[in-house]
Amino acid sequence: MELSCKSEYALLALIELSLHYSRGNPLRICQIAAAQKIPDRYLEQLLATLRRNGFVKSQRGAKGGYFLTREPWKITLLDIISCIEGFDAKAKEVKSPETADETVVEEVWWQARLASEQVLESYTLQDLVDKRNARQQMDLMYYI
Amino acid sequence: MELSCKSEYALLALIELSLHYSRGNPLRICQIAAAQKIPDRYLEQLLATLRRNGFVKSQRGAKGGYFLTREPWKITLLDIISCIEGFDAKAKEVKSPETADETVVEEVWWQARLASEQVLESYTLQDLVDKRNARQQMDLMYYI
DNA sequence: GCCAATCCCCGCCGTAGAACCGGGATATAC
DNA sequence: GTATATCCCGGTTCTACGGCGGGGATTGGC
Repeated sequence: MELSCKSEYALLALIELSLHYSRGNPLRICQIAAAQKIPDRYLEQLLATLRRNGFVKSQRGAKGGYFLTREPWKITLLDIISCIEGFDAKAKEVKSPETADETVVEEVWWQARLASEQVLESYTLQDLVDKRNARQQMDLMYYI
Repeated sequence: MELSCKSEYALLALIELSLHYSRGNPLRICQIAAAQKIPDRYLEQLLATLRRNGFVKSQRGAKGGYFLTREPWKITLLDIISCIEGFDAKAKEVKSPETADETVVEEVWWQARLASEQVLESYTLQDLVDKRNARQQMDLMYYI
């Protein structure tokens, strides 16, 4: 129910990668970490998860780093959070409602989760980048 | 994001109390625990939380137990889960989004949470009881 | 008044995950 | 071959969840 640091870090890192998506050169962990104020060693783990799930690719060695595998508008926030929170494959068939009451409760809960997932699914990484740029523009106008 | 045992237990216990709401006599912990297959010592803690937040009243001593303080149709699922999950007072002002990116991420997350909360707010305890009864009726028809 | 039933409160325990930090192995550009 | 990165494995601290047990307080019935 609460946005964990984990998911927030992952989203911020992917936003950063989105900003550099057009350029071909990869971004280093320490660059992302510095730009988004994320502990670098922790970010490394999150990027590893994202890599194993095909969201980013890595290039090892000098001049190495990370880059997105897909266009930012082809990745929804639900994709990312499902991946990072890890409820893609598991927690699906663990359900074994037995009593009538349990079934009803699970059903309503499922509706609630579906509602929030639909919201997350309606946003792509590109949308976040656009919103961010719009906000920066607004802040600038207020500054003047 | 996932329905914790805690919240599910609380909902089931309150459903049980709703079923006996019309009668004046209170329900014992062990009765609720037996009916809903909940570990009784754990249920005791949850009922303590619900009592401290005014959802149930308790009567001590022999012939004691718990009963609802309000009608089942005046208690939404959001009320219950907010109470039991404990994010009523805390985790509200902890928010201190600094960068533009953080702000955008929090904003979208907030939308998602709002969507699920609206669903939970639209259901009352009475609705759950009705759904449960309807389901039992259906199961009975299939049995015949 | 006493006893049994029942809630109340306190602390304990095991497990799991979050959020990190280190160290060494491995791959790559130069 | 060396500097620069990622990769991988493990350890640490803290918090919450799920649950158990003991002892105390309160109440109804005898």
